[in-house]
Formats: sequence, C-alpha cells, structure tokens
Amino acid sequence: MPNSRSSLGSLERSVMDVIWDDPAAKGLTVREVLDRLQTKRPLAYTTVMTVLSRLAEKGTLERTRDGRAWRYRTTTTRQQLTAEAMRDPLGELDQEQRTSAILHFIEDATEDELASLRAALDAVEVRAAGEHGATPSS
Amino acid sequence: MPNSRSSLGSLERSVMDVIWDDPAAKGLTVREVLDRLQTKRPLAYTTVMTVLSRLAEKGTLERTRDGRAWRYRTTTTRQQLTAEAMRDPLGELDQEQRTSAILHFIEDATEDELASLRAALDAVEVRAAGEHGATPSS
DNA sequence: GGTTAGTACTACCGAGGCTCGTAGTGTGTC
DNA sequence: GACACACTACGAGCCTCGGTAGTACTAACC
Repeated sequence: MPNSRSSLGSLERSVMDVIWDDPAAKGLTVREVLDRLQTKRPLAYTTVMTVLSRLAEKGTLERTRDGRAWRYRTTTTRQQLTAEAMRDPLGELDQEQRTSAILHFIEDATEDELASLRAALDAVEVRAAGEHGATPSS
Repeated sequence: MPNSRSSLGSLERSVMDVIWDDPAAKGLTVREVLDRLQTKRPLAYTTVMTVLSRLAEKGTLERTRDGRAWRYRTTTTRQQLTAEAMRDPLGELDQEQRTSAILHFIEDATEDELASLRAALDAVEVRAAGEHGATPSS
C-alpha cells in the first residue's frame, strides 16, 4: 500500500478529471465518463466501470441510482484531495521535523504560491480570531 | 507508477531513517544499515542491499567506494524529501487550482503547523527583501 | 589457498492498478 | 411475449513496484 486515499493511479486521475470537469454536478454515468474519456484514448466500457467502482469503494466517489445505471459524483474537490495529498507526507514526521519540512516547502514555493499561502493564512487567522471571540476556550 | 521519486515504501522509509539518523554523515555501508535496522526486525543482508541499491538508482541516495564496500549517503534531508512530496500533488494543477488547494491545506492545518508556516513565510520574505536590495531585479 | 565479507545478478511474492471478457439482469420495442 | 440492447457484477490476466532472499563471483586477509 503506497499511500492513503489521496493518491490515484493515472487512469483514476483521468476519470476524476472528467468528473470534476462536469458542469452539472449531479453525477455522470459510466457511459458518459467513457464518452468524454474516449476523446483521449479508446477504452472498454467495463474498464471505466471498474475504475469508477473502485473510486467509489475508496470513498473518492459516491453513486446513486438513476434508472438502471449509477451516477457517480465526487465527494471532494480536486483541490481538497490535493490538500490531503500534501498533508500525507507530514504525518510521518514529528512536530519539529514537520516545522522544518514546511520551511523547505516554502523555500521552494513560487511567488504565486507564496502569495496564496499568505492570503490563506490571513483568512484563517481572521476566522480563528472570530471563533475565539464567539466561543470561549474550554 | 503511483508517484514520483519522493514517495517511499515502508522498508525504504526505515532504511532512510537509519541513514538520516547517522550522526557521521560520511555514509553507511550495507552492513551498518543492516545492524541498525536489525534492532527492529531481522532482515537478510541482501534485502537491505537491494533496497539501498534501488534508492541509489532513484537518486535518493548516492554511494562511494570504501574499500570493497559501498558507503551510502543521502542526497536530501528528510525534511527536503517531505517538502518535495508535498509539492508533488500541486504539479497536477494550474495556478488557480493550486491557490485553492493551498487554501484547503491551510484550513486543515494544526495550530503548530500554522505557526510554522507563518514563521517560514516571514523568513522567506525577509530573505527575499535582502536579495532584492543586493541584486536589483532584471 | 581457504575462509570471510562484500557485490552483482536474479528471482519470487504480494499489492495495487489497468484492462477487459463473460455472464446475468432489467428495460424498451415490435 | 420475445428479442435486442444497456448496464452491472464478477473475475481473470497483466504490469509495475516494493519487500524478501538465494546464488554466484570476487577481493582481501590470515
């Protein structure tokens, strides 16, 4: 087992991309995913079905009946899953090493990423301050 | 292939831990790694050798001759490798999504991680300012 | 010169992912 | 009601990678 839930194979990734790119978020059937995937490479219907099933098993997708077919819907956004994948490697470190790893990460970050980080930090801090005021600590 | 170079198997990880924990950074032989690993679980000499070779192939380790044996040395720190593993998933996204993923990442961060991030950002900013002063932008 | 310790080469297994075929079942149509 | 079609479930084969180890070759040392 290489990683936790957040790491995907290449086909799995492509399938998720199709689902994430679906404007109507009510889910896609196997056929629909296949058709949109088809543009890149011809695959068997059952191949796509298997991949969708596996993703549903892993919890990355959920499905609901639509007539005789299933509609597959994503449970997380691409960004959320990416965030989890970023968090995974940190789990193997203790607090001190985590701090150090974060420093390295930031040292390698692009200007745009730094700006994103700064903005996100500010937003979270502001929200945290608000929550502190509303719900006094235990 | 699940991931790029920055993801390790469990034995690979243990071996890297041994090497990272080596106070003298001149590298360890297969025998030395085996002995320090031995404390946790009995493994064959050749098993450790294979793992070390594979890590060297991947570029995670480099080796130099020491008599008839090789000495394996790490090419990156644990934290550096972790930072790369964190960066990997971002590579699949465009700039906008990257920003969003970073936001999610930060929303899930612990207090300590947030503090580390803030401190690291400040440090990088200070350094960037210094570099700007020293070497005017192109 | 034989014992020892090291390397290279090779192999096998299991997990996970990719790929697909086959069989079963339900639905719509003539 | 029978037939074609679409979808699902199940399972099998293959590939890659990581973990595990054996065997064969070689250099050093007593």
